[in-house]
Parts: sequence; structure tokens; C-alpha cells
Amino acid sequence: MTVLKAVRGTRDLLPPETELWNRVEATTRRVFARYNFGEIRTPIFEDTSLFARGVGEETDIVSKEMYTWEDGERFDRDLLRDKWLRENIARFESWSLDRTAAPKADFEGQQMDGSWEFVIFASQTTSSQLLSLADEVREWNAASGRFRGIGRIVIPTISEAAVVTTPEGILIEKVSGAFHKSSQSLTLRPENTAGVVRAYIEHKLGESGLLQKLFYIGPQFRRERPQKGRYRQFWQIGAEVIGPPSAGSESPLRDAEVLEMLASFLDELNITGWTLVLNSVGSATDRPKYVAALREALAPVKDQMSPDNQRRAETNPLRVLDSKDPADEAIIATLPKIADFLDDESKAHFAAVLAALDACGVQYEINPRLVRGLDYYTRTTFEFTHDGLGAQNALLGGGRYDGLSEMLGGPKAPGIGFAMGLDRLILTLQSAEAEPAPVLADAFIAPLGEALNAPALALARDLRRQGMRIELGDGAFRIRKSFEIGNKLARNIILLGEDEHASGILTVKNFATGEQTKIPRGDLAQALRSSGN
RNA sequence: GCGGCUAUAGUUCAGCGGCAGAACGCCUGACUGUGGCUCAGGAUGUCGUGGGUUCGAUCCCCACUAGCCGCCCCA
Repeated sequence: MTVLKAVRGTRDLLPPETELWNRVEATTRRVFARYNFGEIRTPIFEDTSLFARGVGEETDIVSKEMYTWEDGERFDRDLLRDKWLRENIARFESWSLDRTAAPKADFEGQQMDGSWEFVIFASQTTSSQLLSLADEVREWNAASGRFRGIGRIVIPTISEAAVVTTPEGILIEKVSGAFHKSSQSLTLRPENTAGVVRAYIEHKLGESGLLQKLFYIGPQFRRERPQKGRYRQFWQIGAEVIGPPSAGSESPLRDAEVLEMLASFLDELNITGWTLVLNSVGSATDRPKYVAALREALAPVKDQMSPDNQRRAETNPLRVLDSKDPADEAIIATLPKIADFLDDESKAHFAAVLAALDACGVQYEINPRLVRGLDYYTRTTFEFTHDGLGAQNALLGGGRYDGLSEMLGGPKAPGIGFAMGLDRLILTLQSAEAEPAPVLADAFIAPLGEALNAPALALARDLRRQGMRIELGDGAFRIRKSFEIGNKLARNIILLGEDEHASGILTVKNFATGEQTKIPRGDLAQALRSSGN
């Protein structure tokens, strides 16, 4: 039998490592509480369109890195596939495919010995459902970039064949109409901000007139290639400050307060060597103007750049600024700067953020090239970076998202937030300090003989109820074995033999000092407590 | 999604076209109410999975899977 393993990109966290995780989470709760944040827990999956609208349809996260599935009572993949093939099989015999015409979804078929093979060409946005029927799906690297995938289906010959002519797009309509009416597309959350804002809107939290300050700790999911500190189920700590403008949600003081909180948080975890990097990407109207100017400036020079940057120049010009390619540095230096496109309001906002940070002594660097990948960011964007992380040097990132609530159909609710990769944060802590030692119990109780097992449990219960961490042995163990195990698991061993049971005076030995004493049962807890940590 | 490296005992790893190895850990005993240190003995395993070459493959070849590192992307 195949031994089951944790799926690719996921992992188990075991003691004593989980002690470190608990410590970080406890520090989070302690520090964030001082800033009067409350905890929010949103569902781990949401309607797919939440992320499409919030994070951005064209971002890689949404277009290819989400765990998405159809959830619906009437969805039946096999039935659907069979019906689709029966309805369309005749098309393949005479139809020739014009790939340059960029149909929404097309397919061609070929009769093999006793079977049909169909190839579907489909753009992901319109026909992921169609692709979900295929035996195999792979990316098709079309030069035009029009098609996102090819699906391949092989089935036994079907005798009954209906004739269907070839109006484009009909196919999908039929498929959805017949089988997907009650189904819903769901997605494991790839980040938590969209979910928090959804909850803010749904529960009308803005109606309180107060600023909402919410933090979360939880797993997120992204279907990326695993790497050091990057997992498909990864953990994030994040916080959001959001509210109606009348509550002061647009104030630069909010930005500075969040940044100051993060600086204090990292300090409290004894993480040194971090750098706060800041920029402003401008208002919702500044940003498109700048992107347009970038495109214009890139058009004549992009051919001289690296292939990566040529592609970015087309798909997401802002990312060109993030390029690490030294060969392209000279060109990048000549590109327009975002700072020149900020309106007066945005400039003043950014200046006020900086002034507040200066006032409380939080150090920062301004990086005019810091852009963030998510569509919803406006004005302040930031990262905390750390040298110990190699190429992936960002410890956390975030920014202001003044228009997100409205993008999701909610009221005007400017906000600022961040998300921190817990997996990577733990990595930096682990590289900075010694491996955590296993936690030792206060005492190991060794019943000497199976007749003493029951009294040993009673003793353990007694001590545990007084707050002691107790490991209970077993009377079947020989005494030597009890000592060996006890030495690994606890600071003290309590011997419970016939004598001890009869007299109520227990034999206690401290493993560190080797000192052995007799202690009345009633004094045990106090003695263990004072024997130190 | 792309590229490089890797996969052998619980762990870290060595190894070789012909008997499967070390260290640490584990178990037993020296020591029948005393751990750590020491000594003696013992058990580990589909050599990642599947196929190929070969008289013979853990070793060579291919594919797959997984991990690490980098790229892409990104909180």
C-alpha cells in the first residue's frame, strides 16, 4: 500500500517547534492588544469572485495560483462530460480550427483506433469549467497569449452522435445552463484582507462610526512552487484599520501608527536587522496616470531589456521597477518616477506619515520603486525586509487600500493593513537563536509495580490540579527504565512504591542536582515549584 | 510554470555494476528501588516509485514523484 504523505507544499509542525509558533502568536496578541486591536476570524474559503474583484483578476495569484473548485449539488463531472461529448462529437469530423481568430473556447477532435481524442483550446477566464472536463490540462504558450490552456480528452467511441453546428461560445452556455445553475465557485483564501473587508461590509461595521481595528492569524493557500519559507498552506498574521472617513480612517496618523506597531512588534520578538521600506503609489487616479506614462516611456526602450522585463512592460509595467536585473538598471533609472505623479493631497499625506514616524523615532527608507502586486493598494505601501532571508527578503508587506470596500460593493471605507508571512518570520527567529529545547515536565511519577498504577494516577491528578506539568509513568516499567524516561521528560522523578504509598511520604529526586529527598504528599507541589525552572 | 542539485536505517550522511555501511538515537544486559558516564551485545532498510540496459542494478539510462536552491510571482 502506498504510504500517504503530506501533500506537496504542506507540512506538519511538531513539538518543540510549535512552542516557537505559540510564542510568536502570544507576542502578537499581547502587542496588538496594546493598540486596541480585536481578533477577527473569517472563513478559510470564500466566493471566488471576492478575490477576483479584490486582489485583481489579472494578478498571477488570481489567474493561476488559487485553489478553486465548483461547489454545487447538481454538478456531475462525468455526466456533464458525457453529455457534452455526445452533443458535439460530430463537429470534430469536419471542423478546422482557426487559432488566430481567438474564439472564446474551441476544440478539435480526431478519431483514433476505437477512441476519440479531443483537444480544447480555452481562455481561462471564460472556460475553466470546460477545461475541468479534460483528462489532461496544460498551459499552452501561445505567442499571442490569447489562450491560457489546452485540455485533452480521450474517450471510447460513442455510437450515438448528435450533429451540432459551430456557433462560437454556445458550448459553454449549454454546459453552464444545464449543470451549473445551483453551483458556486469557491476558493481557498490566498490572502485575508479581502475577507476582512467583506466581513466589514457584510456586518455593516462602518455604521458604528468607529474605526475598526482587526487582526487575524491563520492559514492561507496559494498554489505556487514550494521553496524555502514558501508553502502552499502558509500562515499569515495581519491587521487592518478600516472605517468611514469620518472616523479618521484616511488619516496619515493611522499609517504611522500601524508602522510603529510593527516596529515594536519586531523589537519585542528580538528580531534585529530589519528595514522598513516605504513608498507612496498615489491615489486611485494617480496610479493609472503613472502606469500610462510608464507604458509610454517603456515602449521605445523595452526591446533592449531582459525578456522578463519585456513581458512585464506589457502585463504589469509597475513590476519593471522591481526588477533585480542589473543589465536593465540604466534604462530603469530613466523611467518616470511615481513621486512626480502624485497629486497634492497624496504628497501631503505621505509627508505626514513620514513626519509622524520621525517624531517617534522609527527608522525607514524611502524606495520610490516599491510597488506592490495587488491591485487594491493606494497611497502608502511598505515592506519590512530582512537580510537573513536571501532572495525572498520581505518579512511582511502592506499598504493603504482606500477603494477596496467600494470595489467589493461596499461603502466608502478607506483602510490600511499588512500581512506577515509567519513561516518566514519563524525561519528568521530560528536562524537567530538555538533550537528550542523540548519542554520538561515538572515531575515524572514512577509507580513501582502495577498495583501502584491507580494510586499514581490519583497523585498525578492531585498535582496537575495544582498546576504542575506531570508525566505519568507505568508500574510495568522497571525502575531503571523509569529513571531513563524520567530523565528525558522531566526535571524531577517521584517514586511511588509500597513504602511511599503506605506512609504518604514520597521519594523525590532532582535530575539536575542528583539530590534525593523525602517529601510529604501535601508539600509536593510547593517543593516542585521551588525546585526551580 | 521554467532551470539546477538531491533522494540509502528513526536522524545526519558515507558507499559500490556482485554479502547494505558509519555516527548519533533505539532495545537488552553488566545494575531485581536509582538516570546521566562507561562497557558488552542486539534490531533496524521495498537503497523515493515505475520502467529499461545487464548474467546480475542501490549504483548506469529514461520517466515520474518529492525535497532543497534559484527564476517567475508575491503577503
